[in-house]
Amino acid sequence: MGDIRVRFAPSPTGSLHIGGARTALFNWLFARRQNGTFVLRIEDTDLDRSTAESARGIVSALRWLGLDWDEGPEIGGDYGPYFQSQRLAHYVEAANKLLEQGQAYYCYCTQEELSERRQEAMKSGQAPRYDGRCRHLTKEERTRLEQDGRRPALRFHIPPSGETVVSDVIRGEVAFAHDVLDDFIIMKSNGLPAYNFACVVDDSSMRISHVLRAEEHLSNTPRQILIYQALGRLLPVFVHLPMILAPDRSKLSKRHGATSVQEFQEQGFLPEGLLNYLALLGWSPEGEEEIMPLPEIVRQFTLDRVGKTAAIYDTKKLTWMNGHYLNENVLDGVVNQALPFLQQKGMVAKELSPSQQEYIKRVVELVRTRVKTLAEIADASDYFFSDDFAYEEKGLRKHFSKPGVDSLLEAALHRIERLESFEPQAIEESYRDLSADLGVGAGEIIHPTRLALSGRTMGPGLFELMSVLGKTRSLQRLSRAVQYIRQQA
RNA sequence: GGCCCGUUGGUCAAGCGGUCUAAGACAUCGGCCUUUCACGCCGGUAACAAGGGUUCGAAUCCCUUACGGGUCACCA
Repeated sequence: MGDIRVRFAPSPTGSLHIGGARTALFNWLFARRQNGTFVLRIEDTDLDRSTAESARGIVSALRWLGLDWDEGPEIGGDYGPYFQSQRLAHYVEAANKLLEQGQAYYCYCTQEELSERRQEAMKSGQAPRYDGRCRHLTKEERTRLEQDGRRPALRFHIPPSGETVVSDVIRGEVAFAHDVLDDFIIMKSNGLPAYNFACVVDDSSMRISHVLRAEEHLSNTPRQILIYQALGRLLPVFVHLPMILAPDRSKLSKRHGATSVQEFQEQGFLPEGLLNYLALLGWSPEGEEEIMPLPEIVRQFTLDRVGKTAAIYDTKKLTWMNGHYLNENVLDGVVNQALPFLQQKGMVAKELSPSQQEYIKRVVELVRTRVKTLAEIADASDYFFSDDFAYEEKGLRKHFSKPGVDSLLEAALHRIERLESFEPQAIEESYRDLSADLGVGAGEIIHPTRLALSGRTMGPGLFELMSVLGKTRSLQRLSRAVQYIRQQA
């Protein structure tokens, strides 16, 4: 048994969406678990839709996720190049071989003619298959067609009878009768290979041992197997992963909100959360624990625990899981990840002094326990970075409209003014004392204080909040609130 | 439409002929904790698509139907 080699082979025609990310993840997990090699190959043979920008986007999304590849773009490898557009010689060689063997032939039909016939077939309820009319063109006919300016594509000749059985790790043996397959194009008239051909040529020349890809490719597989056989190459093991569907059970697309990895990143999700969640879509661990850091998933990952039913992704669970990692990850890391979100909202400067960094760290530590994404850290902490905030409507009604709150706040102000230590514990003691001295419940003072300091009715523990905010700012905000209330009255 | 795959609670998902009066997680609903919110903890609601077989016994095997998805491109 040779080495385990798997590959993720996206086409750079858009961003990496979560379905692709999940496929990449499973390939990566399998490679890491089996001590195999994970190859990244860019399938950029569609001239019209492929862009270098998409390729860069996919590469950086994979990097952000932390799915590192052993061979591929930016790092090379022994089986390169890793862009199909640079592998033309391989395809031409294989195509010539098929041509010589009589298993491929030139087809001069134009795309317009083809699609017209397809339409007609559909209309009359027939299967839209290529009729094989160019299969037996004579040399003279071909010359004439070429003189007409037609550039031929190359088609693979499907053996007329029999069937091809796909042996799939997830789905077992799946048979396809040859008469439902038609002669498909392997080299386009522009000289570039078509998917089913390029894919086989590359997988076999790159020594790919296991092909893990989405189930949508299952019905392409008999065609590919026929190519492997015609070329005399060894078959890889096929593993067709269940699809990931949008919440309405349809195929994932842009109109379903965030579906690209980049969008999840921008919404403040962490790679750990996304990866852990994605791993659970189609695969399940043996035990009951679902929160699993990547190394643990690698340790447990086996193909026999991959399911066969399509999954609908659920942002709620993803969010919950993200919240977990937001709290469990090392604080300094989370601070660094949160920084861009704070900066983007103009809450903190690009350049930070050590003391500002320390302040931000304390804020993040306080706030992260009650939010689930990095973006929410920014939402929940604005008042730490600006004195200019409004009092919540609900808070105004509940806490600032009671008679006597102004003096209560004033009393609190005078108490903490005398404090030498501004640690949470010291502040809390003085509040407890005050409430006892005045004979009012602690909540009577605490709630209005929170509103005075943050403008909100909910948030971190009040005494921690005050401590982080600092004595000076706390006093300022308290006295501002007293003034505000008196003005309203 | 042809071919292929699939169908366990709202969602993910365990289950691979008896231990299933069907696990766990998210969500949801109650309760506890608490200065608020969140966390955490405790508890509740909620599922084997339908019908036929096979078998002493089926969520698990077979068939049919229904539903969902995929695919039938000079896209991957």
